[in-house]
Amino acid sequence: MAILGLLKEQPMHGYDLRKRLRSDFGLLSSLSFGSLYPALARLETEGAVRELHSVDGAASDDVIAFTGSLAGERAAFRARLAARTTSGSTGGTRGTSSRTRKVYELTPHGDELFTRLLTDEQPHGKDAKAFALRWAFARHLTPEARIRLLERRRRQLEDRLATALRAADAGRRPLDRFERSLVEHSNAAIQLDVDWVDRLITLEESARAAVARDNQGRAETEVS
Amino acid sequence: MAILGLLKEQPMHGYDLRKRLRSDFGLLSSLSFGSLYPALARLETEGAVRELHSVDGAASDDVIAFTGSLAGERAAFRARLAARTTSGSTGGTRGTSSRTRKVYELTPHGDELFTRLLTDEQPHGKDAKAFALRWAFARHLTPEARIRLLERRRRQLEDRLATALRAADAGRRPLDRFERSLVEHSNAAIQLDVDWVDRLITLEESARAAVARDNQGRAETEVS
DNA sequence: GTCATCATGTAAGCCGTTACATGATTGC
DNA sequence: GCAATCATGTAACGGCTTACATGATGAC
Repeated sequence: MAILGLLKEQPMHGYDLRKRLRSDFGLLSSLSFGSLYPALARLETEGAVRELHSVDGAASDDVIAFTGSLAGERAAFRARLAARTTSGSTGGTRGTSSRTRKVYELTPHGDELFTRLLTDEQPHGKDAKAFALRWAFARHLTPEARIRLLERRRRQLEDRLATALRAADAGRRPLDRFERSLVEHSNAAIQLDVDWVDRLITLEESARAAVARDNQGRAETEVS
Repeated sequence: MAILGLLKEQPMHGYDLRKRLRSDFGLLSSLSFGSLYPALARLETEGAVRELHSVDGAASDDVIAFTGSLAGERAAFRARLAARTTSGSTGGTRGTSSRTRKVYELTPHGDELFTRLLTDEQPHGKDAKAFALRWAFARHLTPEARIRLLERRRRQLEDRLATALRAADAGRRPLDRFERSLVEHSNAAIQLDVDWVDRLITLEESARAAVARDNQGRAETEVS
């Protein structure tokens, strides 16, 4: 989903994708090539992403990508493309210029898949990362979907708080001061999350209200 | 390490071990049997834990009876002892035959291993769980080791904060309000951790100072 | 021409989960 | 006796990291 989201923003090759994934959100900061490239390959066979060829014209080369058999040929093609792109780009000192890289772009199917993953209302992992990843792409959600996402997250957090408090209640042996500090801090951290989500919900709802007012105003203007 | 720590506290069998691991610290809340039992088996072959045998009826209830019904515990234990004592010719070795509970206890070697894992000053995973797990067992650490642990954690957190701030500084494309809120909240959460650790350090140092004063006082008393 | 970096991939292995299989005990 | 729970294990599988293999490109 993160790959799809980044490619939706702009076509990219694996190496850069990894850099972005590691820096942008701290979330997937430890993603390795050993998992990225297979994931990309899988997404390509699924038809969610495809190699980007035609930077400017040159549509006749498309056939090569679908045969997939002639690795050498394809490498040569990539090299040619790289040369062309290099000559075309700004020849500055810094290398945004191409080497032998496979630049991927999102297909319409991949876009659809991304939206499905993003808006999926199902349990989705229940952990903090699943939410953070979705929130990082919240601009692709409707205001209503954003609020649903936030409220789902809020419920999860409150469940966890309730569970923690219930566990503390349920007698069991007394905790020593270390365990106690751990539990208290854990609850404080959850509470920080809850407060944050609450603020976001407030923000989103007022934003939605503003949009509604705006639409209303526009409609009235049109009527008049 | 968590298994060893719990067994150090009191002998237990796998099923209960899992319940404790899931409830006590939220840390290993999703631990499954599929990983617990193999881990126990490995620890047993390593000689870190062993099956507990020598129990005389009355004492066994105190040790094991914190879960379920008393009658059940006793009956199960008797069944197991019976199976052991009557297994003259056929079932003397471990088999797939008799499946009742196996109560494990820590061996001296296991105790040593636990201490080694707990005090290991090496990088140890760098994540929050590694620290929380160690802090949960902090009562087994010397005051000095506790402070070292806390300061190591503090350094990790500050590194992460510094990295996050540096990444934010390093130009890159402007973040939208969702990404921005994510980053800000992430930093706030780290800051909460730092403050907590700072409070703990203060506490531990004053505790250590108190102990030192106490020892000093005792020494002077002895001299006089 | 050679070294660091960019760039893509494969293979081995770790660690943990889910699903399955088995059996004992208790409550009704 | 029968279902629910307790209790222990094995097998399949998935995801991710590490380590390895390969090659292109740019700087000096």
